[in-house]
Amino acid sequence: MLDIQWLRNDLESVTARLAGRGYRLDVAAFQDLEAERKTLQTRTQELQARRNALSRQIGITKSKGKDAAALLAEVAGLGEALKAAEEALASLQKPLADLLMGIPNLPHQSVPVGKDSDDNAEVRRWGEPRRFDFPVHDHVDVGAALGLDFEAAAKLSGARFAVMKGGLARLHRALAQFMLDVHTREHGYTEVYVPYLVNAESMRGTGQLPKFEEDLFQVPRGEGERFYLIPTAEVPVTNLLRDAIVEEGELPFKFVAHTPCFRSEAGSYGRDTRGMIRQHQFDKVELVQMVKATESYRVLEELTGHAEAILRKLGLPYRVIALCTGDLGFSSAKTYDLEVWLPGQNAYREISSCSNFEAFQARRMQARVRGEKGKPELLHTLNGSGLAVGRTLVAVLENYQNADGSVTLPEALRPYLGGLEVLAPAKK
RNA sequence: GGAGACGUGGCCGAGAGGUCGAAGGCACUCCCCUGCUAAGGGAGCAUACCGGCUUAAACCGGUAUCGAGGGUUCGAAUCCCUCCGUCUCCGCCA
Repeated sequence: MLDIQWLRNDLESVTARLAGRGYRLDVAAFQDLEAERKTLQTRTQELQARRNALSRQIGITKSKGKDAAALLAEVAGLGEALKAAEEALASLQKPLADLLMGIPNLPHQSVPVGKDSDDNAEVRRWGEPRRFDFPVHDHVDVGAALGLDFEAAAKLSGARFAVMKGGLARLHRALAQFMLDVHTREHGYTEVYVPYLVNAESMRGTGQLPKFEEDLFQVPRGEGERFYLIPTAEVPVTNLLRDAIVEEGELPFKFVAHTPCFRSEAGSYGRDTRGMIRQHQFDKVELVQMVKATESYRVLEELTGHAEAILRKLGLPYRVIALCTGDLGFSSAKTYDLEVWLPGQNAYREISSCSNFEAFQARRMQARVRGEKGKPELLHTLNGSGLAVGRTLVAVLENYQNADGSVTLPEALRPYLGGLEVLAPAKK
């Protein structure tokens, strides 16, 4: 959520910056609503002030044992007008709030200007894609012999789910353990375990609601109530600080969480239908930081580096992409995507997304720090995948495949697999 | 699932229809005193929003907020209803 003051005081430049990321702000609608809000709010508050003053007088008069009939008569005349004003104001505040909640974040000055993903900028590359002296298979073919079973998953649930068995399931688990250990031991994150079902408030806090409800899975719960399945650990972890005022000395908060993520993938029919690149359910190790406003851009670089460290330790070639203004996510002010090399697709594919949300989420959540002057200031929130576990598994299978159908395991992973060096198809 | 108790500011904790945004304490900020650390005295100190003044801040006036939402009333932290949550006991259970 943007600060409504920015819209009031600086509408022109806000509109221009939003246009840069492809969002057209309905200026006229905003101005109309604002003008009406102003008169209605002023009137309502004046009436309330009048009523409060009279009621106070009644109390004083009665406590002195005098007759308050005249005052009571006067306040009675206020009732209807006050009620009408309050209702009109309330019904106006809803569309105004909806409008505000639907406006995306402003891109940071350092974000490359562009229309779509074609205008994203490559920042750096690491690692050399391996040359193969045999026909390369994608992870679906490599995985099939190792326990990756989409048919079984289709029977159980439908499309966009996977079943993993044996060594492959263990490798999947090992990847998550490995990532958690690196981030907690080497990067200073605190591991957290969080709910996978959250309420609407939490989804609003991080920006998934109200605009992206169709991307979420819901679980009914009583009348008009429902849980939402988290699309990322970002939601529960970031919301830990919702409605909190923390002391400056407690900052920064650095959390890492391993959770499943659930996405409806509505609107992506036909994309990545093969394999486990795009699933309704996938595991992810997520990094979340809450920091002082002045620190957030330094921390974005740091956090991105933490995610990169995993790829380096696994020896997976990747590149870092700065998303352009037009490709930025709704809540983000700046985002780096990490793209891992996938030989099976002969392409770099997203495996991590690291974003600085500045105060956009904190404003929705009212997540604040008590600053030096004692005034609470909004925190800045950041997060990044460190990494998407399923896609990391895909990358390991494809990059480390051997001609005989086995997969050599990256050394960093071996301690998590009892020293195993090669994952080989089970003998028939 | 059954029975009961409770939800107040950064924290603890009073208040039980009226000049209550809320006593007191802790923490914090400023000042004074004190030859270190410690202690003492005074003042300040919730949040959001609106308006005024202003480049802005500070400041001033107002409104709302005592778990959330409704209701009763001229007036609700206080009374009533619904929901959410916490705690205790019983039952059940990974």
